[in-house]
Amino acid sequence: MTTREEISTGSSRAKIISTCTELFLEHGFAGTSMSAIAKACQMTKASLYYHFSGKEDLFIACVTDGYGVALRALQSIVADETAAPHDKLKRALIALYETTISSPVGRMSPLIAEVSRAFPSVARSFHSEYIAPQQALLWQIIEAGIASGDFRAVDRKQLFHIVFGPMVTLSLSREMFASFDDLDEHFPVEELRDSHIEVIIRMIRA
Amino acid sequence: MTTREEISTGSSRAKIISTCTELFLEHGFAGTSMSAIAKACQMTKASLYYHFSGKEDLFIACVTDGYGVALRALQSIVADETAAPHDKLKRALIALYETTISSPVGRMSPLIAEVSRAFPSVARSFHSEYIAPQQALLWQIIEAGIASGDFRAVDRKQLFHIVFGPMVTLSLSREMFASFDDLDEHFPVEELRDSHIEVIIRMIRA
DNA sequence: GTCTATACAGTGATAGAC
DNA sequence: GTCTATCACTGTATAGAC
Repeated sequence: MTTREEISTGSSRAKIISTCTELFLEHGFAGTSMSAIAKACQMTKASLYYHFSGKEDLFIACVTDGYGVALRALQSIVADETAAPHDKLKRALIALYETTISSPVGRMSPLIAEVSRAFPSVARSFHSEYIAPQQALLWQIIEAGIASGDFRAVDRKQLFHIVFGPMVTLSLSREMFASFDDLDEHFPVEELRDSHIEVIIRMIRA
Repeated sequence: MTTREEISTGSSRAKIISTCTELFLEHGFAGTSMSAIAKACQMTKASLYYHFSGKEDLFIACVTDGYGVALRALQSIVADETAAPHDKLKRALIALYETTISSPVGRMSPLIAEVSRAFPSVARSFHSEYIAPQQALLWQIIEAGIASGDFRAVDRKQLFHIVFGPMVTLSLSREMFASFDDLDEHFPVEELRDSHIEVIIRMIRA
């Protein structure tokens, strides 16, 4: 399934988006100039304006671009009918860590915060097209577990607070302190992830 | 105890810092111009440059300014010799929520992420003068509880992951989605805080 | 679809009067 | 300690040739 954008203007657009996403992640929205983007893409500013109506449009494309990919991994786990609730939950949490910490969309949260007042529509889209679907998918697993008696009945918002909080903060911390040479020692992803998953499992087990 | 800055140039500096902090929080670092700051402070750019050597210096002052106040609440809780470990922990967590979500320093995390590559020294200062002392203070309570047999022996990093993760993410979310008119319904601070505290207590209780 | 050239408002920062 | 005036530069965005 290819989206309309992917076939309309070919690969130039895709190349700009991926190059540009890196720049935004590294320097922020206001800190990344159209000139810098053009240079990194090895083209002129005028060419950028052929593909995108402006800087805001370009930013929205960068944010939106990864929604599908980021959600797909989770979707396939939810769709798996053979696995037990505990297993599905564990795999879903690992996938969420991967997405939140390593994928562009996940790492873009601080950027959304930066532009949210100037462009509230970006924040709305981020929530309705990424955050909300992600939560809905995870909740499908939880609900099935509750129905089958494997999980305790838990409050949705309170659970999400405990589930997403640590992974998002870990992502933010790793962006904030990216310049530290002992980053992985301060913020070891797998070690923190695994102990976090244990806490969640203990919390929700019936 | 007054710092050297507080007495040297009087109240102009303090006024600039508080006004400027609001602007940075609202528009980000690169998104806030010296002209806008001058206007909000009801003075000219040249006057700003009399008090601060440049925009970066001004930003550092805004971030650094709140360290003391933010840590003081926690310090007084740690210093209390009469309270039991459980009580101290609970009070400390409530104080941390207050600081992380409502104080300027706490809300500045996304900003640090924004400028961290351009000015790694800001990130280092934020970590060594704010994050690390905060963690050290909390850890004093935990250690005392472990020594007295009230708390289980827990891994420091893993505990911090569960403790700070949700509150930082809640702060970030409230910044990201500040434009939502149903913000408090999506992200109700006290409800989420209290259930989070229960999880922590259950997790650490001997 | 990509280029050169350009418009022009806004940027951080400074000099020097008061 | 605050001002006016100005600096050199970069910002986003566009017009029009190829």
